[in-house]
Order: sequence, then C-alpha cells, then structure tokens
Amino acid sequence: MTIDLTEAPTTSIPDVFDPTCSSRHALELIASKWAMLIISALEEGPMRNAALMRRLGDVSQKMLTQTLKELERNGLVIREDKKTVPPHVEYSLSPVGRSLSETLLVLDRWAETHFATLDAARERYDAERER
Amino acid sequence: MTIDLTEAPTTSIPDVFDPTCSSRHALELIASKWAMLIISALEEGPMRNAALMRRLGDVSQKMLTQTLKELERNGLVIREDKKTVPPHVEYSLSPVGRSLSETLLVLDRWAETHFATLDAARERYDAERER
DNA sequence: GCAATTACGCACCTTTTGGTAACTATAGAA
DNA sequence: TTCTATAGTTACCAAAAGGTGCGTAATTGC
Repeated sequence: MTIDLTEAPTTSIPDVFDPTCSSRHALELIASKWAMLIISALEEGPMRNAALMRRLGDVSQKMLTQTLKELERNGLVIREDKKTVPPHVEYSLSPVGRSLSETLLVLDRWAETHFATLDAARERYDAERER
Repeated sequence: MTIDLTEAPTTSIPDVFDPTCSSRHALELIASKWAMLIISALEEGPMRNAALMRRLGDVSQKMLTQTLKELERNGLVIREDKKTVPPHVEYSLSPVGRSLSETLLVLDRWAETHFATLDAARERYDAERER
C-alpha cells in the first residue's frame, strides 16, 4: 500500500509561500499593476468606466474591462449596470475590496516616497555595467 | 508659436496615477508575484539561492535569478558574492527593501485572511454564467 | 437623417512573462 | 574517476498580457 502525498489537502494554517494554498491565488490576483491602481482609485468612491480610464491615465479599454471583470469575479469589486441606453455602469469596492484598498494605499505612498531612491540605484547599477 | 505639453516635466507632488511619474515605475516593479514573495521571504533574514527556491516553493531558477537581478538593480535587494568555488551568494534586503517588506507582509496577511471569501465569490460568479 | 455618446465584445497582432533543458566551473566525496 | 553541489547563463518554446481598430445598441441633440 502506498500513500500519495501530492494531492494532500492544504495545511490548516494558510501560507502564501505554499503554492497549493488558495491564499497564493489571492496574492497573484492583486500582484498586477492595473488591479492595484483600480482598487486604489475606487477607494475615492464609485466610478464609471470613462472616469476610471481618466483616473488611471494610460490604461486601454480592453485591459480595464478585463481587470474589472476579474476583480468582480473574485468579489473585490461590485458592478452595477443601470441598464439604460446609452449604457451607465458603476463600479465600486465591496467590503473585502475596501479592506484591501487600505493596504494598497500604503503601497502607493511607499512608491511615491521612495521612487527617487530606486531611480538613483538603477542609474548607478546601469552605469557600472555598461563600461 | 506652439507649446508642446507632451514632454512637460512631472508635477512636483509624486502621484502613482500619473503615468509619467517615476513612482509609477516603482509600483510596477513590485506589482509582480515573484518580486512580492522574494521580498517577503528575505524579511526572514539573508538567504542563498537554493534557500529562496525552497521557500518560494515553485519558482524556476530562471525567474528567481531574473527577478533578483531587477530588485538588486533598483536597490531593494543586496547581492553578496563570496566568490568561492563552489559559489556562495547571499541575498538580503537593503534599508529601502526593508521599508517595503513591512507593507508587503500586511498584504500577505490580507491574502491569508480573506482568500476564502474570494474563493466563494469566484465559485458563485462562475456558477451563475455557465448555465 | 446624421452624428455623438456609452460600455463594452471580438479579431488580430506584438510584447512580456515564464518554463525546460543543456551547459559552465571547481572542490570535495565516494 | 565519476558524482554531487553550487549559482548561475543561454537557447528555444509556450502562454499570458497588452494594444489597436472595428462593430453594436438606442437615445439625445442638431
């Protein structure tokens, strides 16, 4: 008799370092430029498609729709279709989405605070190897 | 006389929503599954290549090297080559890297806390459309 | 009647990400 | 002598991310 451990159930304590743990999937979902920015933007309040495009600056219609759909699918974003013509669709954060946006805003602040340090390091690194 | 605004300098207040702002680049750097996990892992202390592979569980040698190199280039990770044979290379967090890891750990905790909510939402969403 | 508006869907294409396998060098162990 | 371990690199290939342009619906304004 042999015991197959490859399909063993995930350990009781969730761990993002465990590739089979579902929390890893949750992390991968938000480890995306557009997902992060969309959730941060929606923290300012419900927004329509066009408003989000303006806020994000350079997202394509395709990527915006695609990312919003994934976020809605995972319950982070709520999509409300007023079913009018011309269309009127509003996106907002769900309670879970809002619990995430707080942390993401901290990340935004980190980027805005330390980007100059990264820029300098990158310049030093590149200058050293191009010789 | 025409004024070209396309190359206008970035505003004085850094903003991740401004595509031309360098802080956006910083955000994109860490908006990556492997970058996030590597920095979180290094928070536990300096690690060698093989130890990181074990900790991350399912990263390929190629992606690990590639991501570490980008993080080193931007000054988040410090690479110390002891120049011995067989090779001995240690990776650790720089001060900026450490300032980031604190926030990333909060993200990890978020994923480990709320993944079940996401799983449930996803299942509901998929069940509704496959009919 | 014609154009604009809105939030998409779809087809096509390019770029980036990621995986696999083979190769490098040398010390120490079997 | 051959095997193992170390931390990579390179070439090749598959998959995912991402961009562009076109089509769609009905209502409002000209």
